[in-house]
Amino acid sequence: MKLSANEEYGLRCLVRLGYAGENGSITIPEMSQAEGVSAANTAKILRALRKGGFVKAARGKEGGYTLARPAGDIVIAEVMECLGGRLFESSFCDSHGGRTGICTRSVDCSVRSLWRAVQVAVDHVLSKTTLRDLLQNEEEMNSWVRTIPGPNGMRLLQ
Amino acid sequence: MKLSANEEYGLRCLVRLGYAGENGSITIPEMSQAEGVSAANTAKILRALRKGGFVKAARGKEGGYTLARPAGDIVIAEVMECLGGRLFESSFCDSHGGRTGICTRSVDCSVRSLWRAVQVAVDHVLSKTTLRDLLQNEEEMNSWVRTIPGPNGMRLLQ
DNA sequence: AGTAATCTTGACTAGAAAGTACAGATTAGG
DNA sequence: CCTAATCTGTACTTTCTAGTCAAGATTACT
Ligand code: FES
Ligand code: FES
Repeated sequence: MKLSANEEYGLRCLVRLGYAGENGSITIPEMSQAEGVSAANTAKILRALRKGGFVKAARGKEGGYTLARPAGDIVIAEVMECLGGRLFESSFCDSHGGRTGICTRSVDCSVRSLWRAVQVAVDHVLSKTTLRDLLQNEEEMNSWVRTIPGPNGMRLLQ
Repeated sequence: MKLSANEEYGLRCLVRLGYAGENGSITIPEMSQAEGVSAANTAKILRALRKGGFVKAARGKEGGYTLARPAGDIVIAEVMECLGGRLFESSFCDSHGGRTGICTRSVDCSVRSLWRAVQVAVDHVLSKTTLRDLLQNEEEMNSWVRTIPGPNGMRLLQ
């Protein structure tokens, strides 16, 4: 349960595109330079974001990448799923059954229940955060995060 | 951001030891058989749990593994850290700076703030769950998870 | 058309995680 | 003391992910 390099770099690229504005365009070499990641790797990450529909690319001279939608419409939960998959997917228990091919308690497994709870907690934060929220400075972001409400309207973080 | 095989198998081993009770002992071959994981791999996982202080091992004939403490004293957040590390550690930004060796916004980074928020959300669930909670059936576990309170005393999940 | 800047694609390489193997150490019981 | 059962430690192999590379396609400008 670790953040992956793809998730970190991908989100940072997206934030940088957000700063560039809806019409601002950034090329791969520029992004590579700005984030300190190799051009080849930057290209791979931006491609993933394009396939996910979060950015659009313009080829040829004067080309580059731009946000595909307004920053407020880009939900971070979807971005994270694109970049690193979900924490717990239904297929997980199938693929981690060991030799028997399935958890020996699969019809009634408390562990599975815990994974789901963790997934819900993560989604709770990420599905309420948009790219626009990330375009603030760290202090503002910290304050914002504290206001994320629970399903019952109460605050999740103190 | 995915669950690792170590986390899945390790937690399942621990649950099985919990079912065996405080004095019940399970050998590597028994555990391997029960969970459908190879003996060599089971050994590796149980060794990690032993180093983490969650189980204790008895060598020699009539040996095996036992919980090191009562199930109610084994906090799942600690188990998960032992098996798979933390989602976001302070070292993460240092090791993912790319070529420059550090996030170019490191003095003021909204992304880092988001990671922290996700980590807090995960810890919120895992630090309130003990092995004892996992020794229930799935339905009971589901009900229990819904009662996890937020820091302000409100329910985290609906 | 020609050229330079730019994204696109698929294949390749390096590195990390998962899983395996085996010789060694420890213990119970005869 | 001897044997069988059991954990321990290290090293090895396999598998998956992260990162690199090079040739190709597209566009703006002249
Ligand atoms: S069904 Fe996934 S751990 Fe039991
Ligand atoms: S400091 Fe880690 S992403 Fe900026």
